[in-house]
Amino acid sequence: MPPKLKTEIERQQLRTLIIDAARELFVSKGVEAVTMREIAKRIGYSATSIYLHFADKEAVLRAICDTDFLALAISQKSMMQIADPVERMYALGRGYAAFALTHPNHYRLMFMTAHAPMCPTDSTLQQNSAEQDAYYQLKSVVAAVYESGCFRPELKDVDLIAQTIWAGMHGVCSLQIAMAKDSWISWSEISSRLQLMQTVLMRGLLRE
Amino acid sequence: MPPKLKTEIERQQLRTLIIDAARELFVSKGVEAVTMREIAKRIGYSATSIYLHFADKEAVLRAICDTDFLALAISQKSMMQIADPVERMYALGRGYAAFALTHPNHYRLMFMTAHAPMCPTDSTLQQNSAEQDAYYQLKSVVAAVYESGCFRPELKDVDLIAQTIWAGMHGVCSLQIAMAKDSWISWSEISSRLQLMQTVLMRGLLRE
DNA sequence: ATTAATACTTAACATTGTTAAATTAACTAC
DNA sequence: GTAGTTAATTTAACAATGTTAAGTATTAAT
Repeated sequence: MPPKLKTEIERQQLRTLIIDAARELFVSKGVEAVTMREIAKRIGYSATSIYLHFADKEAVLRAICDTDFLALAISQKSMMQIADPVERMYALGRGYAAFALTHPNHYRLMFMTAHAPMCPTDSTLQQNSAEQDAYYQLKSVVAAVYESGCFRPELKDVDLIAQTIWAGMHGVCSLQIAMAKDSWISWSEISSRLQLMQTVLMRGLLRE
Repeated sequence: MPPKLKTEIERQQLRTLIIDAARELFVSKGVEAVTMREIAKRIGYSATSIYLHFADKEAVLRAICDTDFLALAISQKSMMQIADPVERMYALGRGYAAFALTHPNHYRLMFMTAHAPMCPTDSTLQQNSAEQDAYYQLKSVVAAVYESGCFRPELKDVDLIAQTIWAGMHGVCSLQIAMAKDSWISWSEISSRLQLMQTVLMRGLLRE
């Protein structure tokens, strides 16, 4: 029973209501296991109402990722205060891993599933923003370390360095998320694995 | 119209017929997009026949993974011939990445999706086999390098070292598979990223 | 020749994402 | 203040999916 005409603000509120309900379900049960009807029930609407606000299920997912990328960027912003560039880089890595492991299902959505390409055009986030773009944050820390001359002299490509650091941390986190339950492997402590990866990255990238 | 009674061998043949058809489809279109009916059509049977050989879709997937893990182990076996342990470790890393990037959808199934835990009990593969267990191969190479005293002296946990190397290579490969199309990031060449990761891992783990 | 078991198939189910048609409430114009 | 348009929402309906139940024909054993 649809009572009121809705203002733009109210529409936006319902949009985020859907996003939040969907995220909670996605995160607790996995994307595939959650139905549109279930999301709708959670917020007291019928399933079809969601289609008034999102083109399809994938669009809901993309919107969630969008806000989660922002959450990651915000969570990293505090570490950007640290003065020493190398220390800052360390902290950023730890922060990234903490985010990944405390929100494994968010992380899976964001970095482990190849959904429709996250093109900058239809994202609400601003690329190359120190506030909103987590990759830009990493890249600028790497750039700072580079400026300070701490990297090995043969390393000259800031993007390449940033992507290698990212890959290293992502490797540990994503293996943990996807395979930690796999009893084929006798896993070391996740904290040791993170620690060693950071050490290895630093020793491999920084000059003596 | 079911003509003949089938021997155990014929049943096994049909099983692998299903597996091969399913893999081809999974690999070309992604797991979710493939239907049981489609797999069945491909081999000229009805969808329900598959259930005579596999409990459900997930079981087909697990069987595929099983044979793919074996394929990985076999593809790595040739490199195990290399005499020098450090060289062997390098080669194994390159081989792993080559496998991942030439079979991205196999790789996704094997290492990037958290399906029902791959427990050693119901796998047909032998754990800790130099022929069949890819992780065991990695671990034994790491052990060889350890024996030769080439690792930094503070590194004493062979599993931890192996898992760190694995995570590093996996990080590069899985980011490539999941996010290479993502235009948010200006990706460096995959070959450079692999190369740098290997260099960093070696420099970080080996003594000077 | 009858029976039982096997290897299938076709029908049927419940559930999914999604679309089309109906319904209800509010605003506008007279 | 009533008629009519429009917006917000719902219920019905669709086609497709994984899966199960029921049927059908062929072989093997008695």
